[in-house]
Amino acid sequence: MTTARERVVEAAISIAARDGVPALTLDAVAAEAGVSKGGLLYHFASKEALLAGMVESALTGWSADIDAAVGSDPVPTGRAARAYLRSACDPGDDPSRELALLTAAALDPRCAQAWRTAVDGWAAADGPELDLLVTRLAADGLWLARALGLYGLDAARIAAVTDRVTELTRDPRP
Amino acid sequence: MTTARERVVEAAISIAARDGVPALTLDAVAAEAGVSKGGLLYHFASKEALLAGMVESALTGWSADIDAAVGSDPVPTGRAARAYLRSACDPGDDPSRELALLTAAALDPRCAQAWRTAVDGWAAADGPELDLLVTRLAADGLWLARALGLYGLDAARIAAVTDRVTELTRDPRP
DNA sequence: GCCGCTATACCGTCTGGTCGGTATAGTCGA
DNA sequence: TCGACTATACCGACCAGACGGTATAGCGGC
Repeated sequence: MTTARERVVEAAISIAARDGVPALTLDAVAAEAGVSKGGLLYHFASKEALLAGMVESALTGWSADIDAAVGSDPVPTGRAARAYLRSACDPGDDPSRELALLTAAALDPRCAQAWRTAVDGWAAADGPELDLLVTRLAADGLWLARALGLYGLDAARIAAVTDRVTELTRDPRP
Repeated sequence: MTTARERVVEAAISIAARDGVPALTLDAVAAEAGVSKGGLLYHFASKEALLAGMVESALTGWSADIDAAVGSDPVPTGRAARAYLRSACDPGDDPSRELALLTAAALDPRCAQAWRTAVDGWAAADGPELDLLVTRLAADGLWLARALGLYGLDAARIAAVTDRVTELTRDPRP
């Protein structure tokens, strides 16, 4: 059974992805979550707090994905970067949801800070090799391209790019 | 002499970069541009049109930068991708301005469409080589990282990454 | 006089947030 | 066990103000 708080976060992400962030009003979120406005504000004291909750929830999920991918990769060198790359192009993720999260981070400095902290924390697992940073940047670019719909990327092209970039992590140059 | 329209666009970008996109109200833009609200709405019939004008203006500027960089690169292979990469990490650009543009594109589907069209148009100059797409994605990632302040990138690190990625464009794999 | 442009006053709506209230469950002393 | 009291979770009417947009009049050059 899901808690009201979880339903609220899920509703907020859904609305932002489906109707755009400007449509993300407290009333709309409350209605979609099946909660009154008062109930919503009981869990999230302000709209800002709700946005932060959305981003934090997504970040937690990504973190779990990355940890799992790192755990299943037997090669230590560059595996953190590989896991990041793979999670950035997960075909199961809905690009419009990711765009919604990006918008939230772009709008609210506190969300951006949380994002920064998470990403920098993941990157701290890398060695100093330049190619690992290149890998992460390519992953970010891929993620952005998917969110904004750039380059008309299909699944095959994404897979090809991912494979190519993965090579960089096998024997990274300093 | 700058036209009122240009001043309006410039003011809008400045406010969005300095105070955040939520502070981008018609009144604030009009005041900063030294124009009355009526004057502003004469040039941009709606706020949506103003956002579109902001993005279009930035896109036009980037396009000119890229064209110049392409023109000054004697090696045909991959020079479009190299020019894109260089313009993505131009130290002269203010990251908070770029974040403002990104936010505008994330908020308004029409801005996103304009962005897509421009980026895809630039990418159309590339051959089919995979490494050129990787280069563009890394450039996008670098741009995003700068806008959001990820990885604590300084100028030297950016230069190193740029050089490394540039290598990919010299003899790109298919 | 007309037209491109600007200025100001004003309006309706939308939205975040407040506030008083309700229901349920738990605590605890007598 | 019972009654007083408290904490948690939730409700929904209401409000103040911000904001986009309109209406209308003014102004200067041709």
